[in-house]
Amino acid sequence: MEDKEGLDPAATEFKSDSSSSWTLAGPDSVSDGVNYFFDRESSILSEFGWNILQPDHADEFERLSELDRADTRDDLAGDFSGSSKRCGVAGGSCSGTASNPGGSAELPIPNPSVSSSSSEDPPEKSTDFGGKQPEMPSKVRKKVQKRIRQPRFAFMTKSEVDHLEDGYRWRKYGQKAVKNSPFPRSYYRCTNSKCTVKKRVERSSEDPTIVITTYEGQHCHHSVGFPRGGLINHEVAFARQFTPAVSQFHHPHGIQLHRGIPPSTTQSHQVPIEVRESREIPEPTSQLPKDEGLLGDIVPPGMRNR
DNA sequence: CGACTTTGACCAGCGC
DNA sequence: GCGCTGGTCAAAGTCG
Repeated sequence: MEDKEGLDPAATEFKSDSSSSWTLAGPDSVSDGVNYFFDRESSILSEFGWNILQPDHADEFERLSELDRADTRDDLAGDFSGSSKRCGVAGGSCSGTASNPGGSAELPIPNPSVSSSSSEDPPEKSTDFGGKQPEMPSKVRKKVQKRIRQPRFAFMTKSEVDHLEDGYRWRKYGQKAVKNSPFPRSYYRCTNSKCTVKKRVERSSEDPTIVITTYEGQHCHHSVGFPRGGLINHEVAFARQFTPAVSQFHHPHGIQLHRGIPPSTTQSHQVPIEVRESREIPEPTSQLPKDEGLLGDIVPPGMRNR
């Protein structure tokens, strides 16, 4: 059932979120492909509560990020408040145990109660949402659970398959029709009982060939293995980013997603857009992860993936 | 038989 | 207060 087989992650886009504060850069300095996304997907991403910023505007992005840190804390609660009711629970487990999930912990959160930063949340309740809490009635659980947003990362992938292989195993737990979109949104949870990472997969209503995958939370375990064929695709790389060890990775200029992927694959192709979550932006520059190999090479905007 | 998907129902947050 | 919407639950069905 999964499209895993046919998956060709060669084309993924990436964005991260936790602040729900995304910025879209202007189209003038990007390639057509990028423009395409910025023009068409911004609305969709906005629904996620994200704004996209082009890599070319990294500097600007950084500035915005700073602003976000200072001004949009409250947005964290606002943007997704209507849609992530139980996310907080999800965050509890892995992130709670993770030393510094998403790297967001480094940022002072004036109002932790509404912050999406899992690290700020007490690991209390339902640390294991994936496994639920059998004892506690769902209603009670819902009351107890405060929505605590996890850092989120999204990929925009031009692909014919919906569910991209990322090295982890996922269990689908829901599907919903999305307003203003003919395509349903699917909800997946990591099958690891101790891991509460979730992801949503949906197609762009504007361009059905584009799949938007949103990760929420961080894996507290290693991937189960590489996708069939032994490819290490970009999504794997990004997924790994969710592990505590590399969760703070951010690159100011984007990410090359092709490493290890046969460039000739046609099923999907990467669209050179990087989307990041402002709150997770660490110190500008010079913080390239040593793990970068996992994440791929940094390539100039417009040159990526072509 | 276990793991996974499907799908309708339920619930909470948000906007009007 | 009410309706809409997104997110999740959980039973039933499917698959290997």
